Amino acid sequence: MAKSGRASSVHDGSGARSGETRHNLVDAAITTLKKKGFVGASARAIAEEAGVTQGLIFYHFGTVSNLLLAALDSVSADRLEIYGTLIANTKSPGDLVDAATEIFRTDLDAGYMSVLAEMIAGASSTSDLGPEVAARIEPWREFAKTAIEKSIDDTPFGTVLPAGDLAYAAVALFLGLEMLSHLDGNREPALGLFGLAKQLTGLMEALSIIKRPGETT
Amino acid sequence: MAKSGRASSVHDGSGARSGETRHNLVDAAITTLKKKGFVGASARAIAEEAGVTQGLIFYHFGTVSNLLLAALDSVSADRLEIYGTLIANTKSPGDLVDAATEIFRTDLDAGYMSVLAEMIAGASSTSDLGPEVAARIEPWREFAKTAIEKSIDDTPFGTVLPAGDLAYAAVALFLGLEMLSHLDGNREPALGLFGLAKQLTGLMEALSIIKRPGETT
DNA sequence: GTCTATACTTGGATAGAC
DNA sequence: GTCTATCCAAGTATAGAC
Repeated sequence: MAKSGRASSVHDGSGARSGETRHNLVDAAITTLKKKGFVGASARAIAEEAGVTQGLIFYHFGTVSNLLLAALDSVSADRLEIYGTLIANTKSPGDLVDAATEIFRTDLDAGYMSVLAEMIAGASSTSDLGPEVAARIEPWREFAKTAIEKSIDDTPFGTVLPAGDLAYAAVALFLGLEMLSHLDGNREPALGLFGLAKQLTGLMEALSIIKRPGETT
Repeated sequence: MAKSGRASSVHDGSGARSGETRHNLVDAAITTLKKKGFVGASARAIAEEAGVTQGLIFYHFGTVSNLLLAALDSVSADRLEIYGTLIANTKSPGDLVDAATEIFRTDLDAGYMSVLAEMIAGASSTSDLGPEVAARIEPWREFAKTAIEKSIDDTPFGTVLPAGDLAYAAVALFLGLEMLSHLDGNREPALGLFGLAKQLTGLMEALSIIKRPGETT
């Protein structure tokens, strides 16, 4: 985790003593993506956010796109690690909904998903970083797949529902919810959905379709 | 429908004899959004696509943003009308899945949803057209809500599932699926999901949880 | 490594001729 | 209503001094 986001430095092993500026630029890129979106994340804007000159971006990363990808790497690695511990004890659909709610709320408020969403949105325009961004979504599909498997394995759904397909849907849904919530500045509709999901798992537990957390079969 | 997308013309009732150029510009904006995305949809690019001069855009629409919104209006009105007839006879969850599959496949191939997705993505960057785009999503939520209501009213789910919340989720899911599919240039994972949904409705019909299309209670 | 200065490109928008 | 010409702002990227 410590050495995440070392995507593609132009002068990596040169005389850099600390990589502090590199790190600052990555952080500034993240902040700028959150505040101004993909089209607002220009070299000038990021450099100003970092408090350095615009030219440094090209010295360290070659292109703005490379810096943006490094920023995506950094956020992604951070979040995957944190959320990995969050779903460690996920064993039922109810647990899954709880974890998903927590992840969505945290990500939405802190703007982490916003970084991913902006990059995906931007990639659909600029073309050249499409494959790069696509590759960086893969870990999230894996993450979702694992979480889903862990939570439905002990239920009747475990045999009929393909976790991989559901994971794809989950990533798409998170992405869509983030964009809609961001668009109208209202997170309530999205959060209401997680509440609804929680009710449904509760209902299924009551009907003994699925077991409660901790319950033994 | 005929007079859709008359969003905000600068010189509307002036001496314009036909509005042909206006219309051509709107079509060119749609095409450009599909081909080059939001950031590629510049005044120059759209004008070239339309075969006219760049200055005409500002004469007719004042700003590029206004033209883009007119393009979104045009596509949206077209699609809503067509899909309205498609879901006219939707009466069961199975019907709903069929209609949703058809809509998704058509939209994805023709790039209609791409226009909406690009605008939403772009709006998260440029700020000023955020509310405008948000307002133009509202009809789609209504559309989805109606379709969902029509299909679950006669099922046990009709009483427990809030159609409005589900509609919000459906719009978000369509949006996310479109962006992911567009990103990695592979529509199969998304289409596979609709196949899965169809299987599930079939399973519920077999278990008599929901009725088959045309079946009377 | 970092800064200043600058070259080059593209985009939004306006003025004025036709 | 449409075109040509032009202005101005902002972006990427590079060169060269420190």
